[in-house]
Amino acid sequence: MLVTPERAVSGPGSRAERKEHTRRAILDAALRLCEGSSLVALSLRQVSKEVGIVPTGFYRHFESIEDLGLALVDESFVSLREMLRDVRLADPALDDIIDRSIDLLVEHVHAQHPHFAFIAREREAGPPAVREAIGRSIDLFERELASDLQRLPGTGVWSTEDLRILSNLFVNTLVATAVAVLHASSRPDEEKRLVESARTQLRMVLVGALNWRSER
Amino acid sequence: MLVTPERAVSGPGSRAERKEHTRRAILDAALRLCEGSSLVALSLRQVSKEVGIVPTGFYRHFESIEDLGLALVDESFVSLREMLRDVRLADPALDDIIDRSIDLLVEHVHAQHPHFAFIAREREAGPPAVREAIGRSIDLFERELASDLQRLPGTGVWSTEDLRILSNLFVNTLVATAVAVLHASSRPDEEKRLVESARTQLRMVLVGALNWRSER
DNA sequence: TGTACATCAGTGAACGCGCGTTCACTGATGTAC
DNA sequence: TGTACATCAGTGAACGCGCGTTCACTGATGTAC
Repeated sequence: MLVTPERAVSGPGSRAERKEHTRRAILDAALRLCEGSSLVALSLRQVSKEVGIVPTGFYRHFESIEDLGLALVDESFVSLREMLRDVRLADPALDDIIDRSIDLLVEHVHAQHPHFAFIAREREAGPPAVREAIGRSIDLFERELASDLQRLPGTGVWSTEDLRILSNLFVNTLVATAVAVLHASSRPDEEKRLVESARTQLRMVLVGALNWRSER
Repeated sequence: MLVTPERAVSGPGSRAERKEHTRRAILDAALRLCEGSSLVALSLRQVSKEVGIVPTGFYRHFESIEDLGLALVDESFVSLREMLRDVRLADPALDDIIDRSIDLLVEHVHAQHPHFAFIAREREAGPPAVREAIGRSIDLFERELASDLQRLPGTGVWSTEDLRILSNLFVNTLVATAVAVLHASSRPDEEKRLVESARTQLRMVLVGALNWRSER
């Protein structure tokens, strides 16, 4: 009558593990298949075929393609917040923070190419529930960045609203850069140009924010 | 043996006019139907049904949905350049140019809601040819803005590359604002907040650009 | 102006195909005792 | 440890449906003379 004895923790080829393995394969297949198209044009049968299971097997893992999309949004933003955490941990000097952020962004875009591409596409073109989930996550991301900015010297007196506005401008610029880097994949010269451009832009913004504020 | 006498110019219910009318109806139906989804999930049969013609009738006007998409890209950017022209014609005072631009942007987003939404979606999610066409048009738009910026006092000494970088930052911010305004449709308070935010951002950028440059 | 012919926007039947979803199933793995 | 039973990831047949595309067509409009 007692609950789950140690024996119940399953071995390496356990049912739970193999289920997780298939789930992972479905997520990866979906990311692969909807690159250059969109979730809304992806069929459950395409995914199943790619994974090597029968179409009905899909339902053991997700209710629908939209449900799968929500899972992809979740894991995409997990990787994005790891990026933010990396920037935070580095705790670089003020005039170095921009270079450091862009380098980490580019690194993450390379490491998580399909996830970034997924978010860039589906935030506008995905099924409504997916778009809403992405919108909420981006908002959250901006608020976190805003609270990071607050810790920088010279921003202490700014209002929450002002910090959000600045944060939004940074995030927009970083997103645009990430998307451009995605499109420049395997053209290193173009990528270098984009990184230089982003550096200049973020510096302009930072200089502008500090001056504009102090002028009030 | 002589070519097209005056009589050959057809009347108001002419074949050519009625063909154009159907073509227009197809473009509008496609814009309507792929809102909240994407061109890649739009079928020729859906469009034909919405227009009230038989599916095969579609081929009298377009080779494929992708071909239709390219036509939509063209007319979307016609409307965007009219916007740029309007800003140029107004020729406002320097410190007024940002307010004026944002007002015109919002006005155009309202008037051309479906076209803006179409571009925002399809630039990432559309069929490859459509994405390329949008990319080219945005590049062109940025170059035009750059040459407009060059006419502003104080920018004369900047390099072409610097102007492109600043222009790109402006366009990214305007695009992000336009997309946010689209999403805020029928929430006037939210829209007002967005416009205020964009004003602040563009001023920060302008101040930053001028200061950052002069610091070199 | 009247006639004979050409053009062509839109029709409608037919095709093979991939779609999402239902259902009853199999058989390996896990659990209770 | 051994046995009897429960769970459940994956199967496979079947369904009705919307898809893009082909083809031969119709009949109103346009053109030549």
